[in-house]
Amino acid sequence: MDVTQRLARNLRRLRQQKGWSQEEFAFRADIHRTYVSDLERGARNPTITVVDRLATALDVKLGELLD
Amino acid sequence: MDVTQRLARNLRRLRQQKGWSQEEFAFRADIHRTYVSDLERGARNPTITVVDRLATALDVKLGELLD
DNA sequence: CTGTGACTAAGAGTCCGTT
DNA sequence: GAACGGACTCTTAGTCACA
Repeated sequence: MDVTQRLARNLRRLRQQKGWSQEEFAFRADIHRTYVSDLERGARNPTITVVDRLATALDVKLGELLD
Repeated sequence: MDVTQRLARNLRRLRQQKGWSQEEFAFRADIHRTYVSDLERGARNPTITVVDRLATALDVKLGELLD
């Protein structure tokens, strides 16, 4: 499976575990609302700095999002 | 420490452990030689698909390069 | 063998909407 | 709330010549 697809699944799962909307998650990670939507659909290929912010907002390690 | 700097250190360390030159590593990861040089100096902010190729070439998990 | 500046095409990331 | 589109700016991908 593609790394963007793995990220997509992990993001959606972890966000929903926290009970956050995409909008709230976007705010916490300081990323645009529509970009979170794109990422959860595997439609984007983000840079590692963005994924780092996502991981920090979710309080997980980068590996948990990408491995 | 910044995620691009963590990547830089991990890349150089793991590459040298394998006894590879940047050139040989670049060939194995299907990435340009000078791009590997940039990455090992933390001068780039790569996308996750690029890091995925690096991890595959080094036979490690993505988390080992970024965490 | 590696570092660096420069370059273009492609895509990252944002912001406005509508469904 | 979420998916999706268009349009926009800025950075990355990928390469080269040269130090």
